[in-house]
Amino acid sequence: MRPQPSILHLDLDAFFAAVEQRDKPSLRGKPVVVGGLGPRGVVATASYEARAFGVRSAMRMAEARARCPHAAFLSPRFTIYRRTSRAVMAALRELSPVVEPLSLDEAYVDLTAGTIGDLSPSAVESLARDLKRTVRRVTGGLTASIGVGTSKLIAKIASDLRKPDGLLVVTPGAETELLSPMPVSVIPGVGPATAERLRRMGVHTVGDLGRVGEEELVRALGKAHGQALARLACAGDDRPVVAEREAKSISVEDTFDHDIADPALLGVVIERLASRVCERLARERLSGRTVTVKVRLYDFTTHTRSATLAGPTDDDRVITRLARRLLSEVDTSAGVRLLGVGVSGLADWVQEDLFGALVDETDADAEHADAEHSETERVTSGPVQTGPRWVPGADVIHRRYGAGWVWGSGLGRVTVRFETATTGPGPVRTFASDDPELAPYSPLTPHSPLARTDPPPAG
DNA sequence: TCTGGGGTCCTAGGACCC
DNA sequence: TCTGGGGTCCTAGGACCC
Repeated sequence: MRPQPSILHLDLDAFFAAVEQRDKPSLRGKPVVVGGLGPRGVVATASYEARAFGVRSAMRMAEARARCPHAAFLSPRFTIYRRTSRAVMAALRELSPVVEPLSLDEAYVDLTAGTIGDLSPSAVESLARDLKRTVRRVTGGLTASIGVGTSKLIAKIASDLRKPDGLLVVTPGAETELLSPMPVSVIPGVGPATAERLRRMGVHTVGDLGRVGEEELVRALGKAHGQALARLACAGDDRPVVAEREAKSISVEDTFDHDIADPALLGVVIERLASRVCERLARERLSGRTVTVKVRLYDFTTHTRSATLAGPTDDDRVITRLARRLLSEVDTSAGVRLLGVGVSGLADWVQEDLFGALVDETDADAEHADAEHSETERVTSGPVQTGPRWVPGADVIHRRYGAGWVWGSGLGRVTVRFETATTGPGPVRTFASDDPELAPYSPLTPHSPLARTDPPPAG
């Protein structure tokens, strides 16, 4: 908890629907529902006019249509939303460089990181008023709700309280009084399951929660959740605003209009999904080590199967083959409702020019071709400038460094074949991946492994 | 016509290593 | 050969968020 109300939370009101009303004047003042229009679609965002009829986010589209038949039902246009979102995030960064987007329509700002001198409640309130005007201007008329307080929790709850087009600055010291009468479900992280558990413990409000000991919460909800909740209950929240968080996974999934049981068709679908994931990996210049297949069956039960490669890849063939194998481990004969493919364990390096032919013929390949996940065999290489970061102790595969190293690895060991343009392929050696002998050749080691042209000692 | 799509974080058990 | 503790990695599932 900070001494001043320096954490700002901004939330664009009914964002997707508001953008549609901005771009189509005939929709202004009318109920608008944005979401999936197929037989299994759900509502992403409803305009406030549609909410008056009981339409809510995550509601089945069929029910939304029943409640509000005269609404406009639209498919989301993410490209447009992203563009509008970028304009808002840029406006926030004018206030302070420390901006943490939570989604396209929401972000935290740490005002202490900016150039604002006066962070008194009244000064912050007038700053927030200006910000709302700025948002209106850069978005072409969208409204935002803003909450400001001494912590993320307070700022977020404050922005919710005055929606839409709201503004609330919670003065330091007033936090507990504000929170205690509120239902526990206002705390982000307390969803239906946690709320029900707490209800059975006799906990209904944040005030009730504050009277329960941390030990009891940990016993009921697990260590991390229990401890976090115990702290939040007394408004003790010092979580920092974190700008530029890196993605941890990338995934793509599709719910089918009708369940699919045909294995051949499922095979085609999984390949398409894998290709889409690979396109995104390539676009974002990432590779990943772990491939996960998600299967939602006809009865909504959901299963995942995952496997981890010896090293990161963005190779469509490798990921597709693995995805197919993982799918085959699930009984899909009764019908599949949703299929998804994801990649995690991301590394920020890129596949550039292939010299797969060279790599494929090395002894390094033969040496671990029988490793558990031989899918990594064909993973490729790149020029030094965009090469992988080699982290000692981590696995790296088939990479060329400097004048010509090829690195291979499998499951905790690194197989290295050294070669240069003049001497050709050298001997193959296998090291434990954290072998200090390799350290001088790591790109992380100062004074340039990349500049070295002499091979490490041949074993 | 029950229940989207893209994420994050946590837990728990087992493997494996020292 | 047995026992055991700690750490890390992997996998599957679940809660939760927008």
